[in-house]
Amino acid sequence: MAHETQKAIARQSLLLKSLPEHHIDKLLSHAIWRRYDRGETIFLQEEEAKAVHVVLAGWVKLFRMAPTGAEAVVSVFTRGESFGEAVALRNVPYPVSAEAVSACEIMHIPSPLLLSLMREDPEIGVSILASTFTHLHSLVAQLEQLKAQTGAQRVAEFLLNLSDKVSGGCEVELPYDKMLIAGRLGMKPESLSRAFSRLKPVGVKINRNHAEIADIQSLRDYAESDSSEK
Amino acid sequence: MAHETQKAIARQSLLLKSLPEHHIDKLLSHAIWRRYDRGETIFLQEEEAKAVHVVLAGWVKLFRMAPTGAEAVVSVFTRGESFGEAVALRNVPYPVSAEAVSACEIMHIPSPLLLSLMREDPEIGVSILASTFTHLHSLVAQLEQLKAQTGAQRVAEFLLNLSDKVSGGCEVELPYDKMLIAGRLGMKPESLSRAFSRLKPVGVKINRNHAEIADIQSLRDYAESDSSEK
DNA sequence: GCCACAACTTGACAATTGTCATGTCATCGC
DNA sequence: GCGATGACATGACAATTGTCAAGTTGTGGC
Repeated sequence: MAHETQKAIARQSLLLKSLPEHHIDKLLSHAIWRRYDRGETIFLQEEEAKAVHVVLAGWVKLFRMAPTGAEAVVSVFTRGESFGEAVALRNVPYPVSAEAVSACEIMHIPSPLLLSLMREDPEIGVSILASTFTHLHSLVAQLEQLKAQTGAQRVAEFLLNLSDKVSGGCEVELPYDKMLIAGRLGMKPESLSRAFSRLKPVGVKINRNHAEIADIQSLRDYAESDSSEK
Repeated sequence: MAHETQKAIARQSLLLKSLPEHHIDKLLSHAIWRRYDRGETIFLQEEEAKAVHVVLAGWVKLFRMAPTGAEAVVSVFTRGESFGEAVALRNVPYPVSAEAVSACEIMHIPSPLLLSLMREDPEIGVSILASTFTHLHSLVAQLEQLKAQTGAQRVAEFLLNLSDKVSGGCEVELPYDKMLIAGRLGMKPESLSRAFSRLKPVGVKINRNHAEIADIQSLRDYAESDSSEK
């Protein structure tokens, strides 16, 4: 059974937070709560979707296996984020696989439950669309990064997203290991290492999973500069 | 006002085709029908969404401008396809811009209309989710291609998608000009030219916007082969 | 028909990235 | 504590791609 703290986290998720109280209660009471170990599979590509997943703790990666065997990381989720909404409601197979990259707590909302609530109250549909749109938007942003930015610039943006400061210097922790960061940014671990060294002149120091940014603004300038002027 | 043939095309779109007759009639009668010239802007990034768009004829590209000025083509739509669903229903700004890449006929469904119908009948929400999921899926597929395949392999897949044949040889027309194909596949026009030449040994001949594929299966093998074994 | 222009192709070169090999360093089981 | 393991860094090299420049070929205007 779920702890109260877990329920509190679930309530704050983008998927649930805009719903009326009585719907949230119903969803929470019928949800399945489960812990996953690092490396454990949550679902596989081509498997049929039976639930929507909300991350309560830990990190989850969604990835796709190309026929060649190469793995492409599509997104990485953490506390308060949900995935699988659009798939669950349409009874179609997952286009990606999901794996816990750290120990995780995940809440599964059975899709039939969501569907029946949705027929009662169309507002649920809007909530699901909100979550789905967020994913769509983040995929679009990723595509733009891959198509229009160099490796080092993608790393710079990644670092910028870890900090909520607007200007000045700051220190951030890399949320997961560098192999996964490399995959998420569409490069090999070796290229990530090189990208980090390129950021040194811009005022970035990396030590283990700890990054020091001398000046947010100059890093931002670097990320948005035309690659030809570097 | 719309021709009957245009209405017929709209009915076949993924967005509308699964809806009950009376809803379709209402949507069609309140929709805005418009023609766009080649190069004309349909909407701009950051603009607020007021409608869902259904392509009845011609080709439309969705793209994003990076702060550096580089353009990243996110998707290209044609007859029967729709875009902007998730954005229109949430009153948020478009994450991309849309432009007609050929002369186009487009139907615009005002979002307030869609929203009010959705509150009447949740089934509409499912239709919108279906369209949105299709976009999500195609973005995921694109990400996989960009991250896990070489340029020539992406071109091979692009050609394969133009043909509906399962085996043997075939001829296909390139649907839009090569500059746009290059953008859609995340490369420069020069790289596209080179990718085409690499496909020659695999049995692909390009002449203007006309492509000849000697054997679908061997092209498919090429697209899915590990890049290290080429 | 002729010119201008844009779309494309091709070659040479530079920059970026992947690949392979090697070495270091922390962590973990024992 | 000690070796094994995996994560990571780095150098050398090859492959891929972007960039720049030059040339070809349609198309549309006049």
